[in-house]
Amino acid sequence: MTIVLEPIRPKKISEEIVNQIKQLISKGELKPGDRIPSERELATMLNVSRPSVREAIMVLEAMGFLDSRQGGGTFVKALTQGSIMDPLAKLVEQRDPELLRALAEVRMGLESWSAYLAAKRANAEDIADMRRLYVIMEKQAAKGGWNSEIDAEFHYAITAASHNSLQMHVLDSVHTLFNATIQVALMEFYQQQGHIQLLLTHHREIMEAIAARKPELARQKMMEHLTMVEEKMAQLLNEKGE
Amino acid sequence: MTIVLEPIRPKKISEEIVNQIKQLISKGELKPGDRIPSERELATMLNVSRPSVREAIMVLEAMGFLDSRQGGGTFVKALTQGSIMDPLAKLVEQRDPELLRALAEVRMGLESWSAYLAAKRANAEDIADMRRLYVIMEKQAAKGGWNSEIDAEFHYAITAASHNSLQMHVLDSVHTLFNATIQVALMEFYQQQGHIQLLLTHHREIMEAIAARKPELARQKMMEHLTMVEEKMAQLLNEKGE
DNA sequence: TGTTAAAAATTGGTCATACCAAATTACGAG
DNA sequence: CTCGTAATTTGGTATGACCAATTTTTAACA
Repeated sequence: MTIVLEPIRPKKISEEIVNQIKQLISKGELKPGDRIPSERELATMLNVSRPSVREAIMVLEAMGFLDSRQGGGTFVKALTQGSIMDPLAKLVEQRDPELLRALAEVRMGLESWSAYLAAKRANAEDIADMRRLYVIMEKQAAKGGWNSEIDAEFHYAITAASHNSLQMHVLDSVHTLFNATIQVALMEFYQQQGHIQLLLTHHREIMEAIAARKPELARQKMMEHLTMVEEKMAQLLNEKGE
Repeated sequence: MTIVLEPIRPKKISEEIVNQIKQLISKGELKPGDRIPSERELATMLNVSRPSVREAIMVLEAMGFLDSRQGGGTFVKALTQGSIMDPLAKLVEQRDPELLRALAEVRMGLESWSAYLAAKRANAEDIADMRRLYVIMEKQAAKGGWNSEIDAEFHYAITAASHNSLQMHVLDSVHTLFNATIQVALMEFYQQQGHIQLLLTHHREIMEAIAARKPELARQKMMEHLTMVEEKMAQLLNEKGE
């Protein structure tokens, strides 16, 4: 019997802070893209000095949980950015149509799953958030416009309503790739083709299915929506290829 | 045309120090067990402030290269394999039930999507592969056994039949985590509880749905299967928690 | 009224200094 | 030579200050 005993060493304050923040991320209370309080605020909140907070943030940054930008703030990074996406990012960068199609398909699977979960778990706050974003879309659509950021936020709100922190991180990684490649071009394409009203209808149907707590319907509506997106993307790629 | 460009961000001087020390270690000039100069010495040597040196050391400590002891000094650690593990793995390693549940749920979404895609695209070869694995399962089940590796191979074959390289990659990452944490324990649990015949039925139904080209059915059967897996996992975690 | 440019406030990055606590080392008493 | 104690070294924490990049606000302008 070998007894492995943990050396008793006085815990560093920064380690304690690291664990607290790490837990918040794993519990999903800190989502990818969230900005955490400033170093000074954290220091007063935790009743420690700023260097201690700073050291904790440095460690979390080294571990890939956070990302600090001078003057901007410190943000939560998607956990899957490194482990899942690194090898793929370079591939997708090449704009291989086959890979883009595969990406859209993976996204379809993940998002429809998010819609399904959201319909089971969304609370009043989640749904209110979706409605708020939908109203913005509606107004812009009335003027013939479409904002990709609002669109992205809407989809993000759905995943947030799934109340699954890992689902959120995984989908965030896929979304990052999607946005980096074709999202913006796709939006312009929509406007040219006059598909905006159709998009609006799709989003409304998805939202209503979630609000009505109909998981299967929500999933189906999301799939219909993304199937159209995939078709339009294929069309766009064909045009460019010619 | 969307251009993806790397944001130019001013290098932090602590990062510079990290690189220098890391190089010394990789070049062998600093061997495991060596004591590096004190923070104050390094600060004067590099002509920077002590906090900067300190931050660098914290990062290297988080990466597993160094080990600091108050009053003693800072030492070079033996490089182990586990030193550079991705953040997700570290989190899941803690066996947080909430996270494991989230992981199982993400897996459910991905695998049911794989089954759906497989039912649309599987060719004769793919299906033959599934049948081969199923026969092996059947034989082992007849003897009251269950092999987690064969099980994993079967699920892998389904994703392979989706003919989507990204889906395969994402799911593989999730699977790796799942296997590393609870898969093996779960298998033993199945055997004790006598659920083997049920598992066999599940796998057969999934396979037949795919072979029959019924995407929705395949998806549904996969979900039924993994819902059971999730339930059993929750049960297992509860027992251990007591 | 909507847009743009300048200014102010916010926030991370660096530095200097001081003090504390743990570990090591040096030294002296026995 | 041995052991215990004091001095020294070293990492850990705290405070305060200033710089630089960013964001937000404000004000001027078209």
